[in-house]
Amino acid sequence: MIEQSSNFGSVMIEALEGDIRGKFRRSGYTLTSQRKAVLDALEEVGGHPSAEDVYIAVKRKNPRVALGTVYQALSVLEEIGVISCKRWSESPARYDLNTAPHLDIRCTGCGRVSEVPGVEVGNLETEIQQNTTYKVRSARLVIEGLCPRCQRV
Amino acid sequence: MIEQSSNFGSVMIEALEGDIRGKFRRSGYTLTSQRKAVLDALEEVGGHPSAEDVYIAVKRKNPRVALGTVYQALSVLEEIGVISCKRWSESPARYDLNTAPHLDIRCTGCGRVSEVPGVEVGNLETEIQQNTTYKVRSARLVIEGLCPRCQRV
DNA sequence: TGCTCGATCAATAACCGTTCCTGATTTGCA
DNA sequence: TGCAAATCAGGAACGGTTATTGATCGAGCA
Repeated sequence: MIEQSSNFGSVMIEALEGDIRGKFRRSGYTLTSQRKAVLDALEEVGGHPSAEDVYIAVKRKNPRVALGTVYQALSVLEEIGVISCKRWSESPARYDLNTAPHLDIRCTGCGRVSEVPGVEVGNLETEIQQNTTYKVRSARLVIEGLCPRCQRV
Repeated sequence: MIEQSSNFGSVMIEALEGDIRGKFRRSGYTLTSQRKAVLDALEEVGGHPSAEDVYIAVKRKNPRVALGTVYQALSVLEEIGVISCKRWSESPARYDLNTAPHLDIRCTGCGRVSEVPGVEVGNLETEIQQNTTYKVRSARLVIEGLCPRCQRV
């Protein structure tokens, strides 16, 4: 039975802890145990879990947590820049502890999301800003395809 | 009262008509009056209407049409490559008579979608294909920002 | 002209991911 | 310790979309 501490059990999260606390302090939100649990679950599940995945992981340690609470926590975490949220066509949004610009690809077979290495995202936003009168808020590549496993089926 | 013919009233659609008929013939689907009406509405509304927008335009000429029918028609039209469908975060999907690769930007203020000129989309898919073991099915840029009008508010 | 059968339709229920609402609980701070 | 504000759990509601149903249409044929 892996009954770890629900507060920042892992090395990775410990390393980030100061940064996260700082972001909370600056934002005015409080770093509650539920929000810690959501961060913990994101790290534990790994990859790019959906809100549902996070909910299941959180619930395993604290069965009283509601799905709505997880959504609330995720939206706070996204707002203050601790996590990033990506939405894909015809599938639930997926959350990621990696907030730096990078490229993700989603498998249209199994829905899993993983990162594409070796492709320079660069300053896509400023590049596009030059070609439009819009005030560009975000620019990202949405890539979808079949993962190696689903290609075999 | 602009009571045009409901079947391919416009010059643009007339020009496309042969191509569209060909796609229908090859697919095995029939080009019914409802599907024509949906195409007509797409052209009449212009830009990148949502399913709801199309529904309203179709209903103006044929009040008996149901929203579900419009969704069915749109999905058939997309399937056979007559129109393209794009999904954005936190907003309904938008449909487009332009099926060639191009760049769209969506205003996070009013939700309108327009095209970004002068940016080369190029062979994004093949470029990305080289950096992943996935079988890339689609790669597109999702750009969001504030349109000039919404910037002033 | 009427018949048959498959394709398409209108209408509506159901679905899914997400947000909103409410009253209860916890927290930070004096 | 007590109080106000923030956060929570639980569940209802929402919006966009899809699935289901039985009715209708229409091409091909006798």
